[in-house]
Amino acid sequence: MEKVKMDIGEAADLFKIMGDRSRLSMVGMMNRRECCVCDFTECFGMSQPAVSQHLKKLRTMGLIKERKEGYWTYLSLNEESPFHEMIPEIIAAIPDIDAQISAMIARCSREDCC
Amino acid sequence: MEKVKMDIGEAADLFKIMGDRSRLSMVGMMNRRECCVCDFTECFGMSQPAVSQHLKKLRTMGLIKERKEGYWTYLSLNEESPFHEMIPEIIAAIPDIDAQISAMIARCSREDCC
DNA sequence: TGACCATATAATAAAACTCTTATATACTTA
DNA sequence: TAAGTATATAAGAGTTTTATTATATGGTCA
Repeated sequence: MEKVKMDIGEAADLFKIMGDRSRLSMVGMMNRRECCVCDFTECFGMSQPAVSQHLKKLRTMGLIKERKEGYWTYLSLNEESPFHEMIPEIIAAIPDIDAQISAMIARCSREDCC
Repeated sequence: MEKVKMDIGEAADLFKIMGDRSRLSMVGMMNRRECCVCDFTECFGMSQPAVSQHLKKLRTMGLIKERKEGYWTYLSLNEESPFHEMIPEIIAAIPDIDAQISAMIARCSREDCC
């Protein structure tokens, strides 16, 4: 996080946003690849509005960006964010994040999941 | 945070704990020096039970340790915590944290404050 | 021992958060 | 244009968080 510079209020907001298992998992998935909303609903077994509301928080914080294509909205980490540099460091501190996300996905009952 | 290793749930809990302006300020003060409870109540103008409850969360997370001496309980960052290594990095990402804490202290009306 | 001091805990009220259901929006394709 | 698809927003319920007030605990000192 060497290049990330913020004030106390911003830092608190940022940590609060990251302080949720669902959002952290979403960030972990987006760190692997661009995702669409339905990836989250299917992979994590969450309702579409719940996912949408989590994404809104991440978007409001500027952590993610979106790209529309056909029916879908694709979401990815926003490299322009002043906080972007910390994401890979956080991910690195959760060494099993990929395995854990895969386990969440495996638990999902849908056939066509991810 | 190179040496910090946690799972998604722990990470979410940790960020949630840090995702509060008061607790972040407390951590910032303890990063400078050992503090007693009354330092926080006086410096931040918070009630004693409110401070005590924030400290409990930090303690439960294992981020801080305490030392009793006479009337006072002195609190400091716990270097034994598996998450301890991330504290200086977070502090470094808030370059004005000392100035901001000083400003909070200056706003405090007490004569004998800190 | 008894009064005093710092701190913790309990109870509770207010605010914030997260989910659900219902509905709106906006794009796509027949 | 109309129907269909993905996503967003609104409204509301249930839960969690944070503060407040009141009280308990436990050490200190006269």
